[in-house]
Amino acid sequence: MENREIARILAETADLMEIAGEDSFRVRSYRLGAAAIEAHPERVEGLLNTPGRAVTEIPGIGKGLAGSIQEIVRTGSCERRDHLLERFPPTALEFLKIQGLGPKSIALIYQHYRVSTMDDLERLCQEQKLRELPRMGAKLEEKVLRSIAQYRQRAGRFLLRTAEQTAGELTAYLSELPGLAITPAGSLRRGRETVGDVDLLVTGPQAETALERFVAYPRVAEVLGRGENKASARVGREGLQVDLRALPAASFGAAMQYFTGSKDHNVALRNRAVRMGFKLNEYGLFRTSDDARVAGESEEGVYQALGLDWIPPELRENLGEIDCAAEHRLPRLIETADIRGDLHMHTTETDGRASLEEMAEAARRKGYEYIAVTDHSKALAMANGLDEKRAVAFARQVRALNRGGLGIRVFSGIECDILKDGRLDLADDALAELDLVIGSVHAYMNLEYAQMTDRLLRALECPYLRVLGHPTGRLLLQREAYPFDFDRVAAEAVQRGVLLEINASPERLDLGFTHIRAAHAKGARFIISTDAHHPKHLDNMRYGVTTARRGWLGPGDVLNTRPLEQFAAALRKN
DNA sequence: GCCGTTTTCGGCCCGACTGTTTTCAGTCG
Repeated sequence: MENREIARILAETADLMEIAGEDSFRVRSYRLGAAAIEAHPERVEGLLNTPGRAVTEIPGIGKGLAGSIQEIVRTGSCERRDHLLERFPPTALEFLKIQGLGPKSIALIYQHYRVSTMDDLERLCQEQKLRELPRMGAKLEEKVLRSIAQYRQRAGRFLLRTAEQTAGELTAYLSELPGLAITPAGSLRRGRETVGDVDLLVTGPQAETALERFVAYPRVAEVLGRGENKASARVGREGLQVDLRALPAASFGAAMQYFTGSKDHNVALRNRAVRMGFKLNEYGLFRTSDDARVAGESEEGVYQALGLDWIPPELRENLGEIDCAAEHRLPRLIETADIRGDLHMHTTETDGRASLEEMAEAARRKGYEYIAVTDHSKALAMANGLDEKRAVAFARQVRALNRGGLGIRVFSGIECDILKDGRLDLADDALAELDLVIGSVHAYMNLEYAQMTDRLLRALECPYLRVLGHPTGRLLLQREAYPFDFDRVAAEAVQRGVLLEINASPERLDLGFTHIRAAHAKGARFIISTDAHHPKHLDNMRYGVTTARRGWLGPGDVLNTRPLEQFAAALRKN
């Protein structure tokens, strides 16, 4: 069992305990325990099976949790969770995702109405039954109804990370068959921020055996179909649908092109083929006159035969890429290897889980030349944010550490809250002491369009602000971007030399590709950064780079591709 | 339930909003 799975069950138990009204500190222990297991670098199951070692070695895990973890690894659940699931249905956990409903309300609603599905909950609101319960009213009913609608909209979609992990596992599992070529296609290959299902293409002498092996994969929860050339299954508890297609080598390139999409890109490409006297489908590119196959073995061959440069999958949205490819004007897109430093991360000084030294060491091992450490400011009380005094002291500590030789240059920075009125959370003289000030919105996200626009414009006026952090505030599959005039804010950022962040956290990917393109057209410059709260989060950089590629960015558009000296000079110029 | 002790018991993060109250519980970040 993977650590992630153990952590999920512990976290779920914590949610159920909270609904049951158990002691909040005990609940907290389960949550912290889950986080500790998830962040633990080695496999906990392996640790359990090693004589002389114990899970209690992991900080946050004591005797009680150690027992539960053993049960979970052995049986997939634990007694405490099973008992709670006798009292509350598993859907209670889903209700927690509805805005406005917390554990107390869910318990109350369940006790009164025994609702067990989202449809039931929706009906209760429509029939105005919620308001009959204490402390609930018409406004809450409306809010819950709105949130249920949003919940349904995102159902069936998954974070890019989830899809990538599942595809990675399956690729490793299937690769045990020799001679097999496996490629993901679809929106996963295009790097979309959320993915509906995973398409995997296989070719080789054992392609048909691969279908058999696929449906026997231990994490397959339900086989949806199985034919000669294609098998579909839901994988894992989340039920992500994976389609595996076996293809002959002669048409592998055409199939890759076809199944990668997007639909709009393919339609445009087929139209081009028809105009040129060809027919394009998943089996190849054929001459209309005599049906002879002109291309199909490789994707490059298909594009080439259509008079096009090969188009990176991230650009295949029919947003001008085909014309550019015809005129050999496709940009050289940024790559993960271009990134020389990470500029947004947290440490134990606020809500990070590793020290400054540990983060610096992890970054050095990734081959970075520099990082900026950007902890939270005081408005974020829950994260123990820095006030002016602590921020300046921390900057001094960073400068001292640089002299000590960390093997990597560390810039002192801050992720400073943009307050409700657009002022920054820390005084100018403190911000002046820091190398890099990122301004971010973390609260009051429900302002009106005009008020939010003014707030961001005002923040840009601060002479020390260098970067606007996760500019739209969206949380993928959880929360919409806050409403504001993006074009105006982006234009103002360009005027004032403020960079826009592409936050690489898989839950954010903010800016997204449409905003990146719009801002790029206005002359905006960017940074790509992970917002890491743990050394392993530094690996999320690739999601940010993928998103930047989807926004047509090259290395020159992104400040943290610069070598150290150039980067430092660019920071000082302000 | 965990942790760290002034070592077996007390502390554990908290401020602010919202909608519902009739003085505040619940949710959120």
